[in-house]
Amino acid sequence: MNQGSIQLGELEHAVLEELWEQGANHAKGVHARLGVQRGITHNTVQSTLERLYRKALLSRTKEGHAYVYRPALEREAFLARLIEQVTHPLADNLPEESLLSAFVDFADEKDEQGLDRLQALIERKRQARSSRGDGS
Amino acid sequence: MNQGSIQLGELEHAVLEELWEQGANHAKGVHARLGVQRGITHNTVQSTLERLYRKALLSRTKEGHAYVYRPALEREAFLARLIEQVTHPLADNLPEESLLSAFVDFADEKDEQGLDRLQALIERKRQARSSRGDGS
DNA sequence: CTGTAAAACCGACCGTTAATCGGTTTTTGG
DNA sequence: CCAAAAACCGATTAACGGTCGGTTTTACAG
Repeated sequence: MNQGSIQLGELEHAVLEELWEQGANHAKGVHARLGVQRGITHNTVQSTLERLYRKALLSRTKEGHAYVYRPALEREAFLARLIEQVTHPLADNLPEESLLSAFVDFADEKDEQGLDRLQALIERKRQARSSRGDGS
Repeated sequence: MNQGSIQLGELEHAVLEELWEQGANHAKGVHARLGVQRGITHNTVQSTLERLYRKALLSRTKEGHAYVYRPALEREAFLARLIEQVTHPLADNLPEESLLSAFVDFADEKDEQGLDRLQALIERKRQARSSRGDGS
């Protein structure tokens, strides 16, 4: 429903992570997996799931007596949206290349092979593209 | 002092943008430039400058009777840190390539020439690196 | 040296949002 | 039809950005 802010709190992150990692689950299961050692109640987990659902980051289906929640986006899609959102307010007044350039720096600093990896991924992407016969 | 959260509010963004765009300035000048049409007081601008300063995103020097504020980071460095921060909570449990891959997708979707540009920037970066005689 | 105007600083309040939970209503399977 | 489980609702707390009024500092002018 709501395509709102994708900037999550720490528990929201953890929950989303859990679902990516371990697959679909209901509130009880998620609570068992990460609510218990945090010493938070079932309800807290439930609310968080709910919030995430309202933000359209999770989908859910009623299965038996409980909702089963699952991530609505793959990690990468989520990351892409996250970068997009957090970056967007800046992008307006931004020299065209700045963002890309910043990311190249980032990739380079973060990791020795960063540039190589990045290049490989670009190559792969191009191939996926051309084999899909996408010229436009 | 505080290397805290780099996720800014809308006015904070605007102020930072203003300083990148127009160069160093004092509170009065910034207020004149963007406080007035927003109908906010000098004080509000001042507080925002202050907050940004405490977050180490601006530096300042006393010049005459007022502080002159200037960005502490270039746009690109800021962007890199922003991406880093917003991404970091996820990065732990993240498959190595995910973030890079997400960004390649992002670059591609955002712009027709995205991949070309990105590649060019990598190339440039490599050259800067090797001409600096940086092997490590 | 002193008074005044400009600027900095302080503290308060509001709105939003995540985290948290207790309590109430709904559902559903036996 | 009843009891247990789950969903749903509301309240509270804690950060944080935005906003401002009021008080203290400060620096230049006379």
